[in-house]
Amino acid sequence: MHAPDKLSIVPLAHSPCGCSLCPTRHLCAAADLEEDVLPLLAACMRTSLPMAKGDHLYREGDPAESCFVVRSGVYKTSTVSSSGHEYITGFYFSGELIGFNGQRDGRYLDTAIALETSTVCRLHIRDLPKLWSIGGGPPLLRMLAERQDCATRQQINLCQSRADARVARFLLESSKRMQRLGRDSALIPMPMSRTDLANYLGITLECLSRILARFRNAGLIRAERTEIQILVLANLESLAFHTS
Amino acid sequence: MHAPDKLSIVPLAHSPCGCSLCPTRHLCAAADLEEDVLPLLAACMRTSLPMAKGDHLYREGDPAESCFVVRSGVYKTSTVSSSGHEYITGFYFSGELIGFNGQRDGRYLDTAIALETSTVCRLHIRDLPKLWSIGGGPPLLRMLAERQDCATRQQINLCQSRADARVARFLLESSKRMQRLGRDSALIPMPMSRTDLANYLGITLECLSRILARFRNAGLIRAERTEIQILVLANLESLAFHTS
DNA sequence: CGTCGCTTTGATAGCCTTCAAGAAATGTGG
DNA sequence: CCACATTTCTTGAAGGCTATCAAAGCGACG
Repeated sequence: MHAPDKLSIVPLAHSPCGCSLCPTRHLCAAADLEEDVLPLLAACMRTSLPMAKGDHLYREGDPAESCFVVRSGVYKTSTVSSSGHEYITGFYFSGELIGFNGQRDGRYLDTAIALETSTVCRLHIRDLPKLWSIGGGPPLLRMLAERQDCATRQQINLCQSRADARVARFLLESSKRMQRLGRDSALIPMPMSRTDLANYLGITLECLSRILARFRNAGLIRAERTEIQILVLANLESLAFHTS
Repeated sequence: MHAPDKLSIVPLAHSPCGCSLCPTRHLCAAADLEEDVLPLLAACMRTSLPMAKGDHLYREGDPAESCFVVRSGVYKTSTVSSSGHEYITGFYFSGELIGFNGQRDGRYLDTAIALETSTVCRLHIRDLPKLWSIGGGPPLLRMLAERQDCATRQQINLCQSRADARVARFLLESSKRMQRLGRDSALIPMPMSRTDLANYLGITLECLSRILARFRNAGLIRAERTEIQILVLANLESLAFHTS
């Protein structure tokens, strides 16, 4: 199916990533570090060459010696249940940690795929003590907790039975993410297919399509194939938290 | 409402926990450690005095300087949305990590409450380097990844629209947990109220009650107030993964 | 023994899934 | 650059499942 050392297939840049020059260094472990230790951080991380849309970062079951921080682009993770059904478990933007679940038993528990041209910074688990020694401990803990919280918030979102509330919350969540990235918080990129998003939200493709059409007809959003613009934030918020 | 230094209210035992004598030491960070470093581990952790049912381990918003490992009993975590609705986000048995999400921004993101007489081992975040130095790093990473995976599995469970599949998966998940604890995997303790469980599963109290009745009438389980016995595992599994 | 909270059971309405078909977008070869 | 094939997305109609409202058991506790 694929080579067991699949990880080595992700091509790494020959030189260290050079965190000092990274446009997204304020999003990752570098955030809290002094400028003069950034070269030391760069010694712990290696930047990947650009991965194309559809490329695998790692596959479920691969031996897991690293975790990754998204540097640019978007990734999705998915897992296959024992019944053969595929579940989309997350979407990952710049500065977000991915692949840490491999530390449970040394093998990745999900599959990570680039949704567009993307790059990651790779962190070997064996380098964690080094990362810690230069002050990278707290930011790492923060990223771990952030990832944790992201899964919990999605868990809460899925507890909302109403499909329109799930979609509204997804848009609001994405909006906050864009804000954190310093981008337009009203412009939500949609690099994933409708099928993947519906899967992630626990609803059918048709239902998602209908709800987006409803939101569009109500003037709440402007929906295109690859991006959604939020027009009336307040109405989305009332939909998101309307318990009925 | 409550004192800001609420954490100190959790009463700690005067002496270190003595991991060497802990009946559940094979479940936590002590699992991979040699016998002779267990006293060093005990220097990082402090065991709480028994907490009564309903006692708070910490509250949402409390400053977070520690995380905890459940030593005995069961805890639940919950969070309140901006609309005022409460969501149950998890149940925690022996050996499971709790409260780590506080490391995102220094304050706990949820509230943890004992569901029965319970104890925890408290780990100060500032002691993490010490823990690491005695070889506790990998087990800690494993517990973090385990917690992460637990949230992801629940996320997947909630994507299953059918309520009976959610309940079946919850029972199977709990069964595996009991097996990991070395207890009877067919006997699922139910220390939480039906209301809390329904909330956690994203269905209504009435729906949960009906489904348990259906399972009972079909001879799949024997349901009591505080525990459920699995009678026919195979049928529950086919229900859990039946995509329809 | 009575009250109160929790759980179970019943009936109706609304939402989502499913199946089906059409529209739009994407990719490919000439 | 255009025509065509394929995938992806949208729209429609019917049925099933769950939420909601309502009321009755049941058990804990004073």
